[in-house]
Amino acid sequence: MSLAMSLAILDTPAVALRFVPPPSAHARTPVAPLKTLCSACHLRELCLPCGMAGSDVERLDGLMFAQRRVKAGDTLYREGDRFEFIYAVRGGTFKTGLELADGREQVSGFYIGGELMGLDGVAQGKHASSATALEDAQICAIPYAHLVQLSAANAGMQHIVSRLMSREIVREHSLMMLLGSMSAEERLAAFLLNFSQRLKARGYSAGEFHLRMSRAEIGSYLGLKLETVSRTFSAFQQQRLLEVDKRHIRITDMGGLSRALESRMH
Amino acid sequence: MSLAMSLAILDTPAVALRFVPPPSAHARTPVAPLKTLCSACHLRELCLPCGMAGSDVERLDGLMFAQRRVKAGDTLYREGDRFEFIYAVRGGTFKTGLELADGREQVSGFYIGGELMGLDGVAQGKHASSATALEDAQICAIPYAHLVQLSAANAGMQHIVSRLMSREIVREHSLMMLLGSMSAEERLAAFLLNFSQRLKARGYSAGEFHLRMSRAEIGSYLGLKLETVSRTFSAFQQQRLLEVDKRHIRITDMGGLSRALESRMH
DNA sequence: CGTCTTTTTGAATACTGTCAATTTAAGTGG
DNA sequence: CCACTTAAATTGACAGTATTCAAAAAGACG
Repeated sequence: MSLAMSLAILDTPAVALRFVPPPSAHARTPVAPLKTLCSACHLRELCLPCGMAGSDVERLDGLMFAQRRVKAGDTLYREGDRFEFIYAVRGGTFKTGLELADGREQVSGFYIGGELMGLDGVAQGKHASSATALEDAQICAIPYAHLVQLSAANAGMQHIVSRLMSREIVREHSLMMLLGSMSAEERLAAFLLNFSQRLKARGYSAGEFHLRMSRAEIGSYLGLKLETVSRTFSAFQQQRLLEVDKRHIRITDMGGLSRALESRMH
Repeated sequence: MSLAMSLAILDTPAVALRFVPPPSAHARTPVAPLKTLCSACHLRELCLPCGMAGSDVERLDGLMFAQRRVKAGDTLYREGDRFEFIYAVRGGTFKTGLELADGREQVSGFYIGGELMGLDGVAQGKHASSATALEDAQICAIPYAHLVQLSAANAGMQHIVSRLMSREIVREHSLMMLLGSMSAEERLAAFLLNFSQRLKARGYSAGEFHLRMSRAEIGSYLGLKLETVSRTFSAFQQQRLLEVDKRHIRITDMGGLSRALESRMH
Protein backbone atom coordinates (compact mmCIF):
# COMPACT_ATOMS: atom_id res chain seq x y z
CA MET A 1 0.00 0.00 0.00
CA SER A 2 1.42 3.28 -1.03
CA LEU A 3 1.69 6.19 1.32
CA ALA A 4 -0.17 8.35 -1.14
CA MET A 5 -3.02 5.93 -1.05
CA SER A 6 -3.20 5.56 2.66
CA LEU A 7 -3.25 9.32 2.92
CA ALA A 8 -6.06 9.45 0.46
CA ILE A 9 -8.03 7.15 2.66
CA LEU A 10 -7.17 8.94 5.84
CA ASP A 11 -7.72 12.39 4.50
CA THR A 12 -11.03 11.56 3.02
CA PRO A 13 -13.52 11.33 5.79
CA ALA A 14 -17.11 11.40 4.76
CA VAL A 15 -18.04 14.87 3.66
CA ALA A 16 -16.93 16.98 6.56
CA LEU A 17 -18.43 19.87 8.32
CA ARG A 18 -15.81 20.14 11.05
CA PHE A 19 -16.65 19.72 14.66
CA VAL A 20 -19.92 20.44 16.21
CA PRO A 21 -20.73 20.37 19.85
CA PRO A 22 -24.43 19.82 20.35
CA PRO A 23 -26.30 23.12 20.44
CA SER A 24 -27.21 24.42 23.85
CA ALA A 25 -30.86 24.89 24.67
CA HIS A 26 -30.74 28.66 24.60
CA ALA A 27 -29.75 28.61 20.97
CA ARG A 28 -33.28 27.59 20.16
CA THR A 29 -35.85 30.19 19.34
CA PRO A 30 -38.87 29.73 21.57
CA VAL A 31 -41.26 30.36 18.70
CA ALA A 32 -39.98 27.60 16.43
CA PRO A 33 -38.83 24.80 18.69
CA LEU A 34 -37.60 22.68 15.84
CA LYS A 35 -35.73 25.38 14.04
CA THR A 36 -32.51 27.13 14.83
CA LEU A 37 -30.87 30.17 13.38
CA CYS A 38 -27.66 29.03 11.83
CA SER A 39 -25.93 32.18 12.92
CA ALA A 40 -26.82 31.31 16.51
CA CYS A 41 -25.91 27.66 16.09
CA HIS A 42 -22.68 26.26 17.31
CA LEU A 43 -22.19 24.81 13.90
CA ARG A 44 -21.74 28.35 12.68
CA GLU A 45 -18.61 28.88 10.62
CA LEU A 46 -18.01 25.21 11.01
CA CYS A 47 -21.11 24.20 9.19
CA LEU A 48 -20.90 23.79 5.46
CA PRO A 49 -17.23 23.26 5.26
CA CYS A 50 -14.04 24.99 4.71
CA GLY A 51 -14.40 28.67 4.44
CA MET A 52 -17.99 29.58 4.28
CA ALA A 53 -18.09 33.34 4.57
CA GLY A 54 -20.12 35.23 7.17
CA SER A 55 -22.49 36.49 4.56
CA ASP A 56 -23.21 32.96 3.48
CA VAL A 57 -24.08 32.02 7.01
CA GLU A 58 -26.51 34.87 7.17
CA ARG A 59 -28.09 33.66 3.99
CA LEU A 60 -28.41 30.24 5.48
CA ASP A 61 -30.53 31.68 8.24
CA GLY A 62 -33.13 32.29 5.60
CA LEU A 63 -33.40 28.57 5.19
CA MET A 64 -34.13 27.92 8.83
CA PHE A 65 -32.88 24.38 8.80
CA ALA A 66 -35.25 22.08 10.56
CA GLN A 67 -33.67 20.10 13.34
CA ARG A 68 -34.87 16.67 14.16
CA ARG A 69 -34.19 13.93 16.62
CA VAL A 70 -33.82 10.40 15.35
CA LYS A 71 -34.00 7.44 17.66
CA ALA A 72 -31.63 4.51 17.51
CA GLY A 73 -32.69 2.15 14.76
CA ASP A 74 -34.95 4.67 13.06
CA THR A 75 -34.54 5.42 9.40
CA LEU A 76 -33.98 9.00 8.29
CA TYR A 77 -34.66 8.31 4.64
CA ARG A 78 -35.03 5.24 2.51
CA GLU A 79 -33.79 4.23 -0.89
CA GLY A 80 -36.27 5.57 -3.40
CA ASP A 81 -37.66 8.33 -1.18
CA ARG A 82 -38.10 11.65 -2.89
CA PHE A 83 -34.95 13.67 -2.49
CA GLU A 84 -35.70 16.92 -0.70
CA PHE A 85 -33.12 17.37 1.99
CA ILE A 86 -29.52 16.76 2.66
CA TYR A 87 -28.81 16.06 6.28
CA ALA A 88 -26.09 17.39 8.54
CA VAL A 89 -25.43 15.10 11.46
CA ARG A 90 -25.34 17.16 14.66
CA GLY A 91 -24.85 14.28 17.03
CA GLY A 92 -25.02 10.51 16.99
CA THR A 93 -23.99 8.01 14.36
CA PHE A 94 -25.66 6.87 11.15
CA LYS A 95 -25.10 4.15 8.63
CA THR A 96 -26.12 4.42 4.99
CA GLY A 97 -26.70 1.56 2.63
CA LEU A 98 -29.34 -0.44 0.91
CA GLU A 99 -31.26 -3.60 1.31
CA LEU A 100 -30.52 -6.22 -1.30
CA ALA A 101 -33.48 -8.14 -2.68
CA ASP A 102 -32.35 -11.30 -0.91
CA GLY A 103 -32.59 -9.52 2.42
CA ARG A 104 -28.93 -8.89 3.04
CA GLU A 105 -27.89 -5.32 3.53
CA GLN A 106 -25.03 -3.49 1.89
CA VAL A 107 -23.56 -0.74 4.07
CA SER A 108 -22.05 2.11 2.10
CA GLY A 109 -20.98 4.53 4.80
CA PHE A 110 -20.92 5.63 8.41
CA TYR A 111 -21.55 9.22 9.40
CA ILE A 112 -20.82 10.98 12.66
CA GLY A 113 -21.44 14.47 14.00
CA GLY A 114 -20.41 17.17 11.57
CA GLU A 115 -20.78 15.11 8.42
CA LEU A 116 -23.26 15.39 5.56
CA MET A 117 -25.53 12.66 4.25
CA GLY A 118 -27.85 12.38 1.29
CA LEU A 119 -25.95 13.90 -1.60
CA ASP A 120 -26.42 10.76 -3.63
CA GLY A 121 -30.03 11.79 -4.14
CA VAL A 122 -29.24 14.70 -6.43
CA ALA A 123 -28.70 12.42 -9.41
CA GLN A 124 -32.15 10.91 -9.66
CA GLY A 125 -34.22 13.19 -7.51
CA LYS A 126 -34.63 10.33 -5.11
CA HIS A 127 -32.38 8.82 -2.53
CA ALA A 128 -30.08 6.09 -3.79
CA SER A 129 -29.58 4.66 -0.31
CA SER A 130 -31.16 4.57 3.11
CA ALA A 131 -29.85 6.18 6.29
CA THR A 132 -30.39 4.58 9.70
CA ALA A 133 -29.41 5.87 13.12
CA LEU A 134 -27.09 3.55 15.03
CA GLU A 135 -27.83 5.42 18.25
CA ASP A 136 -30.06 8.29 19.26
CA ALA A 137 -29.08 11.20 17.06
CA GLN A 138 -29.88 14.72 15.98
CA ILE A 139 -29.74 16.10 12.47
CA CYS A 140 -30.33 19.29 10.53
CA ALA A 141 -32.45 18.84 7.45
CA ILE A 142 -31.25 21.21 4.76
CA PRO A 143 -33.73 21.71 1.91
CA TYR A 144 -31.74 21.07 -1.22
CA ALA A 145 -33.96 23.34 -3.30
CA HIS A 146 -33.08 26.24 -1.06
CA LEU A 147 -29.44 25.45 -1.35
CA VAL A 148 -29.78 25.51 -5.11
CA GLN A 149 -31.57 28.82 -4.96
CA LEU A 150 -28.88 30.21 -2.74
CA SER A 151 -26.20 28.95 -5.06
CA ALA A 152 -27.76 30.66 -8.02
CA ALA A 153 -27.37 34.00 -6.28
CA ASN A 154 -23.99 33.28 -4.84
CA ALA A 155 -21.11 31.71 -6.66
CA GLY A 156 -19.23 31.03 -3.43
CA MET A 157 -22.12 29.05 -2.09
CA GLN A 158 -22.27 27.02 -5.24
CA HIS A 159 -18.65 26.20 -4.97
CA ILE A 160 -19.21 24.93 -1.48
CA VAL A 161 -21.97 22.60 -2.56
CA SER A 162 -20.00 21.41 -5.56
CA ARG A 163 -16.98 20.72 -3.44
CA LEU A 164 -19.08 18.76 -1.02
CA MET A 165 -20.31 16.57 -3.81
CA SER A 166 -16.93 16.14 -5.37
CA ARG A 167 -15.58 15.15 -2.00
CA GLU A 168 -18.16 12.45 -1.72
CA ILE A 169 -16.92 11.19 -5.08
CA VAL A 170 -13.39 11.12 -3.78
CA ARG A 171 -14.51 9.38 -0.60
CA GLU A 172 -16.16 6.61 -2.54
CA HIS A 173 -13.09 6.43 -4.68
CA SER A 174 -10.97 5.66 -1.66
CA LEU A 175 -13.36 3.05 -0.45
CA MET A 176 -13.32 1.51 -3.87
CA MET A 177 -9.59 1.07 -3.83
CA LEU A 178 -9.82 -0.33 -0.38
CA LEU A 179 -12.27 -2.93 -1.53
CA GLY A 180 -10.46 -3.61 -4.72
CA SER A 181 -6.99 -4.34 -3.58
CA MET A 182 -6.63 -4.71 0.14
CA SER A 183 -6.45 -7.67 2.51
CA ALA A 184 -8.71 -8.07 5.50
CA GLU A 185 -6.11 -6.62 7.86
CA GLU A 186 -5.49 -3.67 5.60
CA ARG A 187 -9.19 -2.99 5.27
CA LEU A 188 -9.83 -3.01 8.98
CA ALA A 189 -6.72 -0.93 9.65
CA ALA A 190 -7.84 1.62 7.07
CA PHE A 191 -11.30 1.70 8.58
CA LEU A 192 -10.04 2.21 12.11
CA LEU A 193 -7.50 4.86 11.14
CA ASN A 194 -10.07 6.72 9.10
CA PHE A 195 -12.55 6.60 11.94
CA SER A 196 -9.91 7.69 14.38
CA GLN A 197 -8.97 10.67 12.20
CA ARG A 198 -12.54 11.77 11.85
CA LEU A 199 -13.12 11.59 15.58
CA LYS A 200 -9.94 13.52 16.21
CA ALA A 201 -10.94 16.19 13.71
CA ARG A 202 -14.09 16.66 15.74
CA GLY A 203 -12.32 16.99 19.05
CA TYR A 204 -12.75 13.47 20.31
CA SER A 205 -10.03 11.08 21.31
CA ALA A 206 -8.25 9.53 18.36
CA GLY A 207 -6.90 6.65 20.39
CA GLU A 208 -9.91 5.34 22.20
CA PHE A 209 -13.48 5.18 21.06
CA HIS A 210 -16.68 3.22 21.02
CA LEU A 211 -17.90 1.76 17.75
CA ARG A 212 -21.61 2.14 17.29
CA MET A 213 -21.84 -0.48 14.54
CA SER A 214 -21.84 -4.27 14.69
CA ARG A 215 -19.20 -6.57 13.26
CA ALA A 216 -21.66 -7.47 10.53
CA GLU A 217 -22.10 -3.81 9.58
CA ILE A 218 -18.36 -3.21 9.53
CA GLY A 219 -17.98 -6.33 7.44
CA SER A 220 -20.61 -5.27 4.97
CA TYR A 221 -18.92 -1.90 4.62
CA LEU A 222 -15.47 -3.42 4.14
CA GLY A 223 -16.53 -6.31 1.95
CA LEU A 224 -15.78 -8.94 4.60
CA LYS A 225 -17.80 -11.44 6.59
CA LEU A 226 -18.47 -10.69 10.21
CA GLU A 227 -16.34 -13.62 11.33
CA THR A 228 -13.40 -12.26 9.41
CA VAL A 229 -13.84 -8.85 11.03
CA SER A 230 -13.89 -10.49 14.43
CA ARG A 231 -10.81 -12.58 13.68
CA THR A 232 -8.96 -9.54 12.41
CA PHE A 233 -9.77 -7.61 15.57
CA SER A 234 -8.35 -10.53 17.53
CA ALA A 235 -5.26 -10.62 15.33
CA PHE A 236 -4.62 -6.91 15.86
CA GLN A 237 -5.00 -7.45 19.56
CA GLN A 238 -2.43 -10.24 19.51
CA GLN A 239 -0.10 -8.00 17.53
CA ARG A 240 -0.52 -5.45 20.32
CA LEU A 241 -1.92 -2.85 17.97
CA LEU A 242 -5.29 -2.62 19.69
CA GLU A 243 -7.12 -3.44 22.85
CA VAL A 244 -10.56 -4.63 21.94
CA ASP A 245 -13.49 -5.13 24.26
CA LYS A 246 -16.50 -5.77 22.09
CA ARG A 247 -17.17 -2.38 20.56
CA HIS A 248 -14.79 -0.45 22.72
CA ILE A 249 -11.48 0.12 20.93
CA ARG A 250 -8.19 1.43 22.22
CA ILE A 251 -5.45 1.93 19.68
CA THR A 252 -2.22 1.10 21.49
CA ASP A 253 0.11 1.34 18.52
CA MET A 254 -1.02 3.89 15.99
CA GLY A 255 2.21 3.64 14.03
CA GLY A 256 1.97 -0.12 13.84
CA LEU A 257 -1.58 0.14 12.59
CA SER A 258 -0.48 2.54 9.88
CA ARG A 259 2.27 0.17 8.91
CA ALA A 260 -0.31 -2.57 8.54
CA LEU A 261 -1.58 -0.45 5.67
CA GLU A 262 1.78 -0.01 4.07
CA SER A 263 2.79 -3.60 4.56
CA ARG A 264 1.31 -4.69 1.30
CA MET A 265 4.12 -3.49 -0.91
CA HIS A 266 5.27 -7.07 -1.37
CA MET B 1 -27.29 -10.74 -6.43
CA SER B 2 -30.50 -8.83 -6.29
CA LEU B 3 -32.23 -7.60 -9.36
CA ALA B 4 -32.34 -4.12 -7.90
CA MET B 5 -28.61 -4.19 -7.54
CA SER B 6 -27.84 -5.50 -10.95
CA LEU B 7 -30.04 -2.80 -12.36
CA ALA B 8 -28.19 -0.23 -10.37
CA ILE B 9 -25.00 -1.39 -11.96
CA LEU B 10 -26.41 -1.58 -15.43
CA ASP B 11 -28.21 1.71 -15.27
CA THR B 12 -25.24 3.57 -14.00
CA PRO B 13 -22.85 4.04 -16.83
CA ALA B 14 -20.14 6.57 -16.26
CA VAL B 15 -21.60 10.02 -16.39
CA ALA B 16 -23.48 10.00 -19.64
CA LEU B 17 -23.82 12.47 -22.38
CA ARG B 18 -25.72 10.20 -24.74
CA PHE B 19 -24.39 9.34 -28.09
CA VAL B 20 -22.17 11.43 -30.16
CA PRO B 21 -21.00 10.71 -33.62
CA PRO B 22 -17.71 12.44 -34.31
CA PRO B 23 -18.27 15.94 -35.68
CA SER B 24 -17.89 16.37 -39.37
CA ALA B 25 -15.12 18.61 -40.59
CA HIS B 26 -17.41 21.37 -41.76
CA ALA B 27 -18.59 21.91 -38.23
CA ARG B 28 -15.27 23.51 -37.50
CA THR B 29 -14.88 27.23 -37.78
CA PRO B 30 -11.95 28.02 -40.01
CA VAL B 31 -10.77 30.79 -37.73
CA ALA B 32 -10.44 28.66 -34.66
CA PRO B 33 -9.47 25.22 -35.85
CA LEU B 34 -9.55 23.75 -32.40
CA LYS B 35 -12.89 25.17 -31.39
CA THR B 36 -16.40 24.26 -32.37
CA LEU B 37 -19.70 25.91 -31.79
CA CYS B 38 -21.74 23.64 -29.62
CA SER B 39 -24.89 24.53 -31.44
CA ALA B 40 -23.25 23.28 -34.61
CA CYS B 41 -21.79 20.22 -32.98
CA HIS B 42 -23.37 16.85 -33.34
CA LEU B 43 -23.24 16.57 -29.60
CA ARG B 44 -25.92 19.25 -29.52
CA GLU B 45 -28.94 18.37 -27.42
CA LEU B 46 -27.14 15.20 -26.59
CA CYS B 47 -24.30 16.95 -24.89
CA LEU B 48 -24.63 17.69 -21.23
CA PRO B 49 -27.22 15.13 -20.46
CA CYS B 50 -30.87 14.64 -20.12
CA GLY B 51 -32.84 17.70 -20.87
CA MET B 52 -30.56 20.56 -21.50
CA ALA B 53 -32.72 23.29 -22.99
CA GLY B 54 -31.96 25.03 -26.27
CA SER B 55 -31.13 28.22 -24.49
CA ASP B 56 -28.53 26.42 -22.47
CA VAL B 57 -26.89 25.14 -25.59
CA GLU B 58 -26.70 28.64 -26.92
CA ARG B 59 -25.06 29.75 -23.73
CA LEU B 60 -22.57 26.96 -24.10
CA ASP B 61 -21.48 28.44 -27.38
CA GLY B 62 -20.09 31.29 -25.38
CA LEU B 63 -17.68 28.85 -23.87
CA MET B 64 -16.30 27.69 -27.17
CA PHE B 65 -15.12 24.39 -25.85
CA ALA B 66 -11.68 23.58 -27.06
CA GLN B 67 -11.42 20.31 -28.89
CA ARG B 68 -8.33 18.27 -28.71
CA ARG B 69 -6.92 15.07 -30.10
CA VAL B 70 -5.23 12.67 -27.76
CA LYS B 71 -3.03 9.88 -29.04
CA ALA B 72 -3.14 6.34 -27.72
CA GLY B 73 -1.17 6.13 -24.50
CA ASP B 74 -1.12 9.87 -23.94
CA THR B 75 -2.29 11.31 -20.67
CA LEU B 76 -5.02 13.95 -20.70
CA TYR B 77 -4.47 15.00 -17.12
CA ARG B 78 -2.54 13.65 -14.17
CA GLU B 79 -3.27 13.22 -10.52
CA GLY B 80 -2.40 16.50 -8.83
CA ASP B 81 -2.75 18.67 -11.94
CA ARG B 82 -4.61 21.89 -11.41
CA PHE B 83 -8.28 21.33 -12.09
CA GLU B 84 -9.46 23.61 -14.87
CA PHE B 85 -11.46 21.53 -17.27
CA ILE B 86 -13.84 18.69 -17.33
CA TYR B 87 -13.58 16.61 -20.44
CA ALA B 88 -16.28 15.23 -22.68
CA VAL B 89 -15.09 12.24 -24.65
CA ARG B 90 -16.06 12.69 -28.30
CA GLY B 91 -14.43 9.55 -29.56
CA GLY B 92 -12.04 6.89 -28.40
CA THR B 93 -11.62 5.27 -25.00
CA PHE B 94 -9.97 6.44 -21.81
CA LYS B 95 -9.03 4.91 -18.51
CA THR B 96 -8.80 6.87 -15.27
CA GLY B 97 -6.84 5.87 -12.24
CA LEU B 98 -3.76 6.56 -10.26
CA GLU B 99 -0.28 5.28 -9.86
CA LEU B 100 0.43 3.74 -6.49
CA ALA B 101 3.76 4.57 -4.90
CA ASP B 102 5.00 1.03 -5.46
CA GLY B 103 4.48 1.39 -9.19
CA ARG B 104 1.28 -0.55 -9.56
CA GLU B 105 -1.66 1.28 -11.02
CA GLN B 106 -5.19 1.41 -9.75
CA VAL B 107 -7.78 1.84 -12.50
CA SER B 108 -10.92 3.62 -11.37
CA GLY B 109 -12.93 3.90 -14.56
CA PHE B 110 -13.23 3.52 -18.31
CA TYR B 111 -14.82 6.22 -20.44
CA ILE B 112 -16.09 6.05 -23.99
CA GLY B 113 -17.57 8.56 -26.40
CA GLY B 114 -20.30 10.66 -24.85
CA GLU B 115 -19.10 10.38 -21.28
CA LEU B 116 -17.62 12.98 -18.95
CA MET B 117 -14.33 12.78 -17.09
CA GLY B 118 -12.66 14.90 -14.47
CA LEU B 119 -15.41 15.76 -12.01
CA ASP B 120 -13.34 14.39 -9.16
CA GLY B 121 -11.20 17.49 -9.39
CA VAL B 122 -13.84 19.84 -8.05
CA ALA B 123 -13.19 18.78 -4.48
CA GLN B 124 -9.60 19.86 -4.15
CA GLY B 125 -9.11 22.12 -7.10
CA LYS B 126 -6.78 19.53 -8.53
CA HIS B 127 -7.36 16.25 -10.24
CA ALA B 128 -7.65 13.25 -7.96
CA SER B 129 -6.79 10.81 -10.73
CA SER B 130 -5.12 10.62 -14.12
CA ALA B 131 -6.77 10.02 -17.47
CA THR B 132 -5.02 8.11 -20.24
CA ALA B 133 -6.19 7.37 -23.76
CA LEU B 134 -6.40 3.68 -24.59
CA GLU B 135 -6.59 4.48 -28.29
CA ASP B 136 -6.47 7.63 -30.39
CA ALA B 137 -9.25 9.84 -29.10
CA GLN B 138 -10.88 13.24 -29.28
CA ILE B 139 -12.22 15.25 -26.41
CA CYS B 140 -13.90 18.56 -25.63
CA ALA B 141 -12.27 20.49 -22.82
CA ILE B 142 -14.96 22.33 -20.88
CA PRO B 143 -13.61 25.08 -18.62
CA TYR B 144 -15.14 24.38 -15.26
CA ALA B 145 -15.01 28.04 -14.24
CA HIS B 146 -17.22 28.94 -17.18
CA LEU B 147 -19.62 26.21 -16.24
CA VAL B 148 -19.82 27.65 -12.77
CA GLN B 149 -20.40 31.12 -14.13
CA LEU B 150 -23.11 29.81 -16.37
CA SER B 151 -24.71 27.97 -13.49
CA ALA B 152 -24.85 31.11 -11.42
CA ALA B 153 -26.98 32.76 -14.05
CA ASN B 154 -29.06 29.72 -14.83
CA ALA B 155 -30.56 27.39 -12.29
CA GLY B 156 -31.27 24.75 -14.93
CA MET B 157 -27.65 24.62 -15.87
CA GLN B 158 -26.66 24.24 -12.28
CA HIS B 159 -28.97 21.33 -11.89
CA ILE B 160 -27.38 19.66 -14.83
CA VAL B 161 -23.92 19.97 -13.37
CA SER B 162 -25.07 18.83 -9.95
CA ARG B 163 -26.80 15.84 -11.41
CA LEU B 164 -23.68 14.93 -13.32
CA MET B 165 -21.69 14.95 -10.14
CA SER B 166 -24.25 13.06 -8.16
CA ARG B 167 -24.35 10.48 -10.88
CA GLU B 168 -20.66 9.98 -10.60
CA ILE B 169 -21.25 9.35 -6.89
CA VAL B 170 -23.83 6.74 -7.72
CA ARG B 171 -21.54 5.17 -10.28
CA GLU B 172 -18.78 4.75 -7.76
CA HIS B 173 -21.32 3.43 -5.35
CA SER B 174 -22.21 0.64 -7.73
CA LEU B 175 -18.61 -0.22 -8.31
CA MET B 176 -18.08 -0.30 -4.60
CA MET B 177 -20.75 -2.88 -4.10
CA LEU B 178 -19.37 -4.85 -6.94
CA LEU B 179 -15.98 -4.92 -5.33
CA GLY B 180 -17.35 -5.51 -1.90
CA SER B 181 -19.51 -8.51 -2.37
CA MET B 182 -19.15 -10.15 -5.74
CA SER B 183 -17.24 -13.15 -7.02
CA ALA B 184 -14.88 -12.99 -9.98
CA GLU B 185 -17.54 -14.25 -12.39
CA GLU B 186 -20.06 -11.78 -11.10
CA ARG B 187 -17.61 -8.92 -11.39
CA LEU B 188 -16.68 -9.69 -14.95
CA ALA B 189 -20.32 -10.26 -15.90
CA ALA B 190 -21.26 -6.92 -14.39
CA PHE B 191 -18.42 -5.23 -16.20
CA LEU B 192 -19.33 -6.71 -19.57
CA LEU B 193 -23.04 -6.01 -19.20
CA ASN B 194 -22.38 -2.45 -18.13
CA PHE B 195 -20.04 -1.92 -21.04
CA SER B 196 -22.50 -3.49 -23.41
CA GLN B 197 -25.29 -1.21 -22.18
CA ARG B 198 -23.18 1.88 -22.58
CA LEU B 199 -22.21 0.94 -26.10
CA LYS B 200 -25.82 0.21 -26.94
CA ALA B 201 -26.92 3.57 -25.54
CA ARG B 202 -24.48 5.17 -27.94
CA GLY B 203 -25.72 3.31 -30.97
CA TYR B 204 -23.10 0.60 -31.12
CA SER B 205 -23.71 -3.11 -31.01
CA ALA B 206 -24.49 -4.39 -27.56
CA GLY B 207 -23.59 -7.94 -28.41
CA GLU B 208 -20.21 -7.64 -30.04
CA PHE B 209 -17.43 -5.22 -29.30
CA HIS B 210 -13.72 -4.70 -28.99
CA LEU B 211 -12.25 -4.04 -25.57
CA ARG B 212 -9.61 -1.37 -25.66
CA MET B 213 -8.16 -2.28 -22.26
CA SER B 214 -5.83 -5.10 -21.22
CA ARG B 215 -6.68 -7.95 -18.86
CA ALA B 216 -4.49 -6.26 -16.29
CA GLU B 217 -6.48 -3.01 -16.57
CA ILE B 218 -9.78 -4.83 -16.31
CA GLY B 219 -8.43 -6.70 -13.32
CA SER B 220 -7.28 -3.55 -11.60
CA TYR B 221 -10.69 -2.01 -12.14
CA LEU B 222 -12.52 -5.05 -10.86
CA GLY B 223 -10.19 -5.84 -7.99
CA LEU B 224 -8.88 -9.04 -9.58
CA LYS B 225 -5.55 -10.25 -10.90
CA LEU B 226 -5.07 -10.43 -14.63
CA GLU B 227 -4.84 -14.21 -14.52
CA THR B 228 -8.20 -14.40 -12.83
CA VAL B 229 -9.75 -12.16 -15.48
CA SER B 230 -8.34 -14.38 -18.18
CA ARG B 231 -9.57 -17.54 -16.48
CA THR B 232 -13.02 -16.04 -16.04
CA PHE B 233 -13.21 -15.14 -19.71
CA SER B 234 -12.33 -18.73 -20.50
CA ALA B 235 -14.96 -20.00 -18.07
CA PHE B 236 -17.65 -17.83 -19.67
CA GLN B 237 -16.62 -19.15 -23.03
CA GLN B 238 -16.95 -22.73 -21.84
CA GLN B 239 -20.36 -21.89 -20.43
CA ARG B 240 -21.26 -20.65 -23.89
CA LEU B 241 -22.00 -17.16 -22.63
CA LEU B 242 -19.32 -15.49 -24.69
CA GLU B 243 -17.02 -15.97 -27.61
CA VAL B 244 -13.69 -14.46 -26.73
CA ASP B 245 -10.84 -13.80 -29.09
CA LYS B 246 -8.34 -11.75 -27.16
CA ARG B 247 -10.00 -8.38 -26.86
CA HIS B 248 -12.81 -9.09 -29.25
CA ILE B 249 -15.96 -10.11 -27.38
CA ARG B 250 -19.20 -11.54 -28.65
CA ILE B 251 -21.95 -12.06 -26.13
CA THR B 252 -23.78 -15.18 -27.23
CA ASP B 253 -26.10 -15.50 -24.26
CA MET B 254 -27.04 -12.16 -22.79
CA GLY B 255 -29.64 -13.71 -20.52
CA GLY B 256 -27.20 -16.22 -19.19
CA LEU B 257 -24.69 -13.52 -18.49
CA SER B 258 -27.32 -11.58 -16.55
CA ARG B 259 -28.16 -14.68 -14.60
CA ALA B 260 -24.50 -15.00 -13.67
CA LEU B 261 -25.12 -11.80 -11.75
CA GLU B 262 -28.24 -13.00 -10.04
CA SER B 263 -26.82 -16.39 -9.26
CA ARG B 264 -25.35 -15.26 -6.03
CA MET B 265 -28.54 -15.41 -4.01
CA HIS B 266 -27.36 -18.62 -2.37
C1' DC C 1 12.70 -12.58 -38.21
C1' DG C 2 13.46 -11.87 -33.55
C1' DT C 3 12.00 -9.27 -29.33
C1' DC C 4 8.68 -7.74 -26.27
C1' DT C 5 4.10 -7.71 -24.56
C1' DT C 6 -0.18 -9.84 -23.76
C1' DT C 7 -2.81 -13.75 -22.91
C1' DT C 8 -3.63 -18.34 -21.53
C1' DT C 9 -3.11 -22.32 -18.65
C1' DG C 10 -1.33 -25.30 -14.83
C1' DA C 11 -0.06 -26.39 -10.04
C1' DA C 12 0.52 -25.11 -5.39
C1' DT C 13 -0.45 -21.81 -1.82
C1' DA C 14 -2.86 -18.51 0.98
C1' DC C 15 -6.74 -16.27 2.37
C1' DT C 16 -11.45 -15.57 3.22
C1' DG C 17 -15.88 -17.72 3.55
C1' DT C 18 -18.91 -21.25 5.48
C1' DC C 19 -20.70 -24.00 9.03
C1' DA C 20 -20.98 -24.94 13.70
C1' DA C 21 -20.32 -24.56 18.58
C1' DT C 22 -19.46 -21.62 22.61
C1' DT C 23 -19.33 -17.45 25.28
C1' DT C 24 -20.98 -13.14 26.66
C1' DA C 25 -24.18 -9.58 27.08
C1' DA C 26 -28.66 -7.76 27.09
C1' DG C 27 -33.32 -8.05 27.62
C1' DT C 28 -37.95 -10.26 29.14
C1' DG C 29 -41.14 -12.04 32.09
C1' DG C 30 -42.34 -14.90 35.96
C1' DC D 1 -34.00 -11.31 41.49
C1' DC D 2 -33.47 -15.16 38.78
C1' DA D 3 -34.42 -18.22 34.90
C1' DC D 4 -35.09 -17.84 30.11
C1' DT D 5 -34.68 -16.04 25.49
C1' DT D 6 -32.37 -13.47 22.02
C1' DA D 7 -28.63 -11.12 19.80
C1' DA D 8 -23.65 -10.22 19.24
C1' DA D 9 -19.10 -11.75 19.26
C1' DT D 10 -15.50 -15.18 19.35
C1' DT D 11 -13.22 -19.29 17.91
C1' DG D 12 -12.30 -23.72 15.46
C1' DA D 13 -12.37 -26.83 11.47
C1' DC D 14 -12.94 -27.24 6.79
C1' DA D 15 -14.09 -25.87 2.03
C1' DG D 16 -13.84 -22.86 -1.81
C1' DT D 17 -11.95 -19.22 -4.43
C1' DA D 18 -8.55 -16.10 -5.87
C1' DT D 19 -3.55 -15.33 -5.90
C1' DT D 20 1.07 -16.54 -6.78
C1' DC D 21 4.60 -18.55 -9.37
C1' DA D 22 5.87 -20.54 -13.58
C1' DA D 23 5.77 -21.75 -18.33
C1' DA D 24 4.07 -21.72 -22.86
C1' DA D 25 1.54 -19.72 -26.75
C1' DA D 26 0.09 -15.91 -29.60
C1' DG D 27 0.34 -11.52 -31.38
C1' DA D 28 2.34 -6.86 -32.10
C1' DC D 29 6.16 -4.18 -33.64
C1' DG D 30 10.37 -2.74 -35.19
